[in-house]
Amino acid sequence: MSSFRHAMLTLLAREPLSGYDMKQQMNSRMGPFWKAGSNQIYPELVKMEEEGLVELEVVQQHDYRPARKVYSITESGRQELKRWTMERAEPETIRDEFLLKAYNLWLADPETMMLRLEEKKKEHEEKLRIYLDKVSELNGLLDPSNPQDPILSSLSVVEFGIEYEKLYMKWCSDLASKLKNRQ
Amino acid sequence: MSSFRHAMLTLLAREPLSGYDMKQQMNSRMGPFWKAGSNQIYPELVKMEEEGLVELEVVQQHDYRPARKVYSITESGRQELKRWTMERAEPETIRDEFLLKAYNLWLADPETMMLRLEEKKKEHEEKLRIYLDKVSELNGLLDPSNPQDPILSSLSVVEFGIEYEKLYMKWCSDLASKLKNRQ
DNA sequence: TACTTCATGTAAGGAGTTACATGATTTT
DNA sequence: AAAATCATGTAACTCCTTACATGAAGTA
Repeated sequence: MSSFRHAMLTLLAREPLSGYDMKQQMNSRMGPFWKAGSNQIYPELVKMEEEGLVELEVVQQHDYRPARKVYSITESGRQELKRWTMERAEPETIRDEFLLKAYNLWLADPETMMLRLEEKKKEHEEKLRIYLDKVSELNGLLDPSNPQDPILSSLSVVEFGIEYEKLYMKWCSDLASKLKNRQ
Repeated sequence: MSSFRHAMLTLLAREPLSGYDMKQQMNSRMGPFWKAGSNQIYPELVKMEEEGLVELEVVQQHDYRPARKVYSITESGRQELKRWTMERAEPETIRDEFLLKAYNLWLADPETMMLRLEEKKKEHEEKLRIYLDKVSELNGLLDPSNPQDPILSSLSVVEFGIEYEKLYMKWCSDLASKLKNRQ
């Protein structure tokens, strides 16, 4: 059920990782598509190992450091991920705090809201930049002879992100100029 | 802190409502921008009344029905909503289950995924239709002489929704045709 | 000197979902 | 005859966030 554990399987289907690595990847590679804290990751990995979805190899490091616990997906985990991937996804709710604030634009000071729109636009401009860099990076890693290269799937998702950021930026600009004309 | 109670104040800033009305509006008027269940709404309204953000008028109805509890925003509630609206909003995470599934496209059956993409596209086509209807409805309610009409803010948010649905549909089509060409 | 990185985790609490309960009336 | 509508709520549970804890090494 929970898509959090499927997000973890998603990462492990591509390469073995430690819990620490997964946290890093969720907050960078998967970009802001999925995030998680260590409190969710570590206990969930223990459960997933008990259920045979992943397996564990403990790698010793320097003495002063906790051993790295590197998890790999099992055949059963891969099957489960494939099954879940092909299942219908429920419709999502956007639930964006800034949009909720925009719904209250009429009762706020126009000058402040102009500022907020500019800040938001810059924030999404920055995300766009990151995604564009990621596309170049992924294109470099792409194996053009393999039509089932996971990189192709990564690219599709990042491309969604790029269009989304562009849309958000345009919406901010348009709304800001409407606000200006209203004054 | 919690934006759930601000979502409720957002609705009450426009008109007095019962908890039941709010649930309806969150699942229609605010469209899929914010959702909530009765378990969240009723206890939160009690707290908000204690804190003086809203006030309550009990309206008797037929005997066989529970009395309608109609809540209005207070001056203090309106101030708080205004303050919150003008505050910076934190960056959001998209967290869309279907995008996560698309990230796993490489390990799934192309035929099934083509079907899923078509279904998703239809789902967003339906949402787009609803938003377009809402725009017509809102344009009818608009008072062109009032530059601070709340309807203008509603329109901006719905317009975001429209562009978002169009983007989603286009992404589904594009990905489906890439999948086709790969086969 | 202070902050960040690596690498594991725990604790506490708030946010959100799904299901249940009441009960006459109205619609299918 | 069955289901939806109005209108309130409660219970149980999962999901998610924030903060805390360890502790040496490397970087600013």
